Amino acid sequence: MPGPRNWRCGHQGYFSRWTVPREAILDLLKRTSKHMSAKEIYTAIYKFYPGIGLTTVYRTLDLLVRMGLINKLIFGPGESRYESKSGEKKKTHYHFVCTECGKIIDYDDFIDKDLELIKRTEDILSKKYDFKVLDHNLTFYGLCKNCK
Amino acid sequence: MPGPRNWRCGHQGYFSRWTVPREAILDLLKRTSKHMSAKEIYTAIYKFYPGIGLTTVYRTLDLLVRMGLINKLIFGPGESRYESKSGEKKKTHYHFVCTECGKIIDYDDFIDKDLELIKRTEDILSKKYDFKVLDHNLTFYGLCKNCK
DNA sequence: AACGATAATGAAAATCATTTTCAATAATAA
DNA sequence: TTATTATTGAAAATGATTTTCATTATCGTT
Repeated sequence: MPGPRNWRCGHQGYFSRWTVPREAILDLLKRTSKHMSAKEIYTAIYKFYPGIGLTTVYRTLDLLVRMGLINKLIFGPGESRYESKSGEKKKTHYHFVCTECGKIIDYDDFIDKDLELIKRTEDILSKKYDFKVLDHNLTFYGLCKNCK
Repeated sequence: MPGPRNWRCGHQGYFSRWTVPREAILDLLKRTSKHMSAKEIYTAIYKFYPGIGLTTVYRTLDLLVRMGLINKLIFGPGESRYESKSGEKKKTHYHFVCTECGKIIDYDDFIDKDLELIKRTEDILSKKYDFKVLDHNLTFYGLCKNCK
C-alpha cells in the first residue's frame, strides 16, 4: 500500500494528494542506508522517472520533514542531507562525520547512556531557562580510517 | 597589544600581516556575548570603520576559525554564526536555539557530566570505527519562554 | 623615516543551495 | 467521465558565501 499508512483517511492536513514523486522519494529514503542530498535523490529518481524536477524533490522533502517521516541533517556548509525515520534505520542514532571525505557513520552503540544524559540535561535546562526542548543534535566530527 | 598573542613571531603560517580589519573583527567577537553572523559583524564594524568590506569579514572569520580562535556555529539553514573562544565566553558550553525567534542561549551548567560522557563515547567509538574524533556538537532546539 | 615587495583588501561578479513564480498537468471527488 | 484544484517542472529569483582582480596598506629592509 503506497504512501504513509492510512493516508487515504488520515493525512492530517499535511497534503491532499499522494503522488508518484512523493511515493518515489519516500520509498527511496526508506530503502537506502545512505544520507542523501536533494540532488542525489533527484539523480536517483531521475533514472527511472525522468519527469522528476529538483523543485519537487525539495518540496517533497520539506513535506516529509513536517510530517515527521524523515530527518533533515545539517552537518556543515553546503547541502543538507535526509534520512528516513522508518525502514532501514528505525533506531535512534547519532552521527560521525569525516570532515575530509564527507563520510557519515551512524552509531547507536551505548546510546542509552547518551539518551539518559540528554533527557536529564533537557529537564534541568528547561526548568532553569524556561525553554521547551523539542529536538537535539549530537554529532561527532573528525577523520575516518581512510583519511586519518 | 593587538592581535593574537605573540603574532609578531609566532603566527604559525596562518597569516603574514595583522591588519586593522582583522584586529577589529577579533576584538568585536571577544567583547560580545552574542553569536554574530557575518553580516551583523560587518554592520557593527562599519559604524566605526566604514571602509570594511563584507568579503573581508568572511575571509577573516575563516582565518580565525582555522587559527582556532573562534567557533563557527551552524544551527540550521541560513547564516552561520561565530563566537570567540576567549574573552567573554571562555568556558566550554553548549547551545539552546529557539526555532521560532532564533534566540540562542549558552549553557555550561552540569556540563561536566556531558563532557565525561562525550569523552567516553569518543573513546569507544573511535576504537570501534577507527575514527579520529576532533570535534563534536551538542545543541538543543525548541521554544524559548517568549515563544512557547 | 621612506621604500618596495607583496599580502590583504573591497567591489563586483560568480557560485551554490534553495525558494518562488506561474502556466501546464494529473489526482481525486463528484 | 468530467471538473476542480493541488501538485508539478522549468525558469527566474533569492540569500549566503566565494572568487576575481585591480588597488591599497603592512611591515621587512633600507
